[in-house]
Amino acid sequence: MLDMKFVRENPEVVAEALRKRNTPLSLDTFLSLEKERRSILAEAETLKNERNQASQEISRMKRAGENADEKIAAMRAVGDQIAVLDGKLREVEQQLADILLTIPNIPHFTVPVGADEEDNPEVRRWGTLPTFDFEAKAHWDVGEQLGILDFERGGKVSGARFTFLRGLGARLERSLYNFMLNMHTEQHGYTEMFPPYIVNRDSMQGTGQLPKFAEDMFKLEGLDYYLIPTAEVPVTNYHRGEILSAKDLPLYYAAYSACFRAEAGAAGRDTRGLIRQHQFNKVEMVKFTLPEESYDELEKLTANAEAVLQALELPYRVIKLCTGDLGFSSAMTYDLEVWLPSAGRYREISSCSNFEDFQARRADIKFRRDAKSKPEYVHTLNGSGLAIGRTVAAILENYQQADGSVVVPAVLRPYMGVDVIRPVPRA
RNA sequence: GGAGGGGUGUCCGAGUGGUUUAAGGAGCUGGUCUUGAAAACCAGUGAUCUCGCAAGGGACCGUGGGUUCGAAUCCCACCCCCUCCGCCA
Repeated sequence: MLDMKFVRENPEVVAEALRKRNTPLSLDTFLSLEKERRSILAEAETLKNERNQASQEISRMKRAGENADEKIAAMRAVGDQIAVLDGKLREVEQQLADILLTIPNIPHFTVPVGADEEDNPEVRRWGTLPTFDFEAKAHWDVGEQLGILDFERGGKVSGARFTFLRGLGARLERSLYNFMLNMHTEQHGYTEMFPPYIVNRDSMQGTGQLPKFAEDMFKLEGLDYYLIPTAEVPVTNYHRGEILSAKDLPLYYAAYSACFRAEAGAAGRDTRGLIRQHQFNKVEMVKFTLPEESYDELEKLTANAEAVLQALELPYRVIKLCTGDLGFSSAMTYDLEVWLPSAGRYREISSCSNFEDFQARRADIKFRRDAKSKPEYVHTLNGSGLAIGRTVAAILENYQQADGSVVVPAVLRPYMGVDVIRPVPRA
């Protein structure tokens, strides 16, 4: 969330940011409530000061054996006034919080202004697009014919957007996240984490999923528990409410987890294949950094995600999200898009964002430059490194052969135990 | 799930209604001493948030309510930790 004082003092900056994001919102209510808040606060605090002084005096009188009944009666009236003011204050603050929690982050000034994903500029491309002397199949066809993807039984056992991986398909999934975690921990300096898959409301609010995007996730019935939509949530909230030491920054964490998404707004989109599942695996990178270093760290984070695609020799491009396509909490985001031959286009496989202090303020994550300095908010970043299901899809499509087999990318062969995935008789 | 114990400032830890708007210790900073360091001693410091141009206020002892002129202290609900029992991958 944004700083209340900042919004108060720079309403035109915030309004402009909201316009650029195509989510215009009037700040008038907020500004008048904020003014009211300070007025009530000042009044209440003056009375509390009076009460505190009187209490000391009553205490003194009682100890001296004097009669304080009159003063106590007077303070009773003051106490009633305070209770009324405190009640009003609570109400106003709740309304302010409700508004503040739904205002998105301000895009970094270098983020291109645009309406939607059509306006996302391409930053760079890597790799050579594969050519096929046969008709390239979609990954769901490749996978089903190899007997390693079973969408039908996924639908029977769970429902739409659930899939079974079998045999070398399951092994491929496991190989990928092992490979990715090894790369990030051994070469990129990340500490491996394995987080809870279920978190509480405070965590969901800390990273920005709540209160605005409740319909996007799975909530446990009757409980204040949510299935994580990404490891970003538990790992970022790992340091919620803490004051870190500057000498420990930056902190790098890499976490494998399953991710659960309701996909409420995606009815009818990507209904086939592994692209959009209710449950998928992902390796996520999360960073906590000094404010002045976060944009350098974003470049490095993005490079770390790219390194995975490069090692797998999958062609991809990097785009920069424009203001209209930028996520709610993000100040700047690079998306990595991998080439999917069957679609004849690039599809998102990683999203790398700098949230600046937006999540840190929500989740109250600070750091101290040295023992005597005041705490400041850290900057948080995260990026997929990578989404596993989409990586499987990309491998099946880019590495498919005329005979229906799929060549295993060289770096995965030690993990897979085979060089080629060939059809096996299916039960 | 049952029974019991506990959550206090950076850490340890005292504190069951009013000289505690949190004792004491450790730590930290400076100094004395010392070739240097350690130790000892002296002094200082002692959380965080918030309102205010400032002076100066207010809040905060797991969280949220409540009682009271006044709450770390009393009441209610919840969360978390520990011990024992039960159950269990």
